[in-house]
Amino acid sequence: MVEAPRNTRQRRAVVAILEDLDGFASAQEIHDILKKRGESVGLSTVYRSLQVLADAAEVDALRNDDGEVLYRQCSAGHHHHLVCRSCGRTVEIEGPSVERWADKIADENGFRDVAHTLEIFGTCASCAS
Amino acid sequence: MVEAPRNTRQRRAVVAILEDLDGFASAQEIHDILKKRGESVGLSTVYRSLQVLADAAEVDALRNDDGEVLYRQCSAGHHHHLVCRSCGRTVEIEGPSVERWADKIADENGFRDVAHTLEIFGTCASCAS
DNA sequence: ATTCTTGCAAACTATTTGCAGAACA
DNA sequence: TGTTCTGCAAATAGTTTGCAAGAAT
Repeated sequence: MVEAPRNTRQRRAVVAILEDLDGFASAQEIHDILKKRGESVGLSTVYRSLQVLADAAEVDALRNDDGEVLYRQCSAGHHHHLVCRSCGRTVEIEGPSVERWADKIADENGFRDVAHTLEIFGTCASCAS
Repeated sequence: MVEAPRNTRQRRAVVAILEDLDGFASAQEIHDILKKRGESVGLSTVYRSLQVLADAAEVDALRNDDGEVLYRQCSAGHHHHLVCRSCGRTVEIEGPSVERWADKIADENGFRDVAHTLEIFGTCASCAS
């Protein structure tokens, strides 16, 4: 059987940040926030914690245009995000029709084991004003 | 008025590769192919050429999960891709319904200047067998 | 006591940039 | 001829990893 990860101060601190945050944040941002709060955690430990969480599907990971990986605590199950490109605030969205459409397109072209990525970006109301 | 880029052997070589290729390729892959063909071009030149082409919207760029940027010569206009995760072969797809759906979702949440990314991945028929 | 985790520094990967010399217009 | 382009090497940015010391079970 698989061992559960140990319950360390560092791991708890990273999870706490993710719970506080509204939107996506990079590993480096999380590391900075921890430093500011005085709950310093090594950068590599932040990376490792996020990897573990992502593997366990407890956080979602996506890559921005700069090649940074952004993490966010998310509800379970397959869904997509509407992300504010200015403040990073995110809204979880579902789109059954999109899922069906993607599967159909893939099937029509003879593709198997289909997966897809979909993110919507925009400027949210409070950032636009 | 904007100057056109100069017509150099290197630039032509990169474009030629993109025309030959079926699917997406990374800058490094393109660099390797050029080396194998004996038409060696410096890696930085490959990167610079691809940047210019991408800025001119003559190629599409997308990032894979490993953080590499992949390039492909594409038809103009907004569209998406169905990509084989094994051989890289791609099919351009359109989805008016998806575009509309994305815009609607964003609007409902008060987001402006909406853009979206959508890629479908799978294993194509010939790679599955 | 044993095993997992941390933190630092060094390693890696993909990409970008400074600069001197070469190539185009 | 005057600029732009190229290629090399060095610099960056984000992320990963080796290893000795520290913490959790």
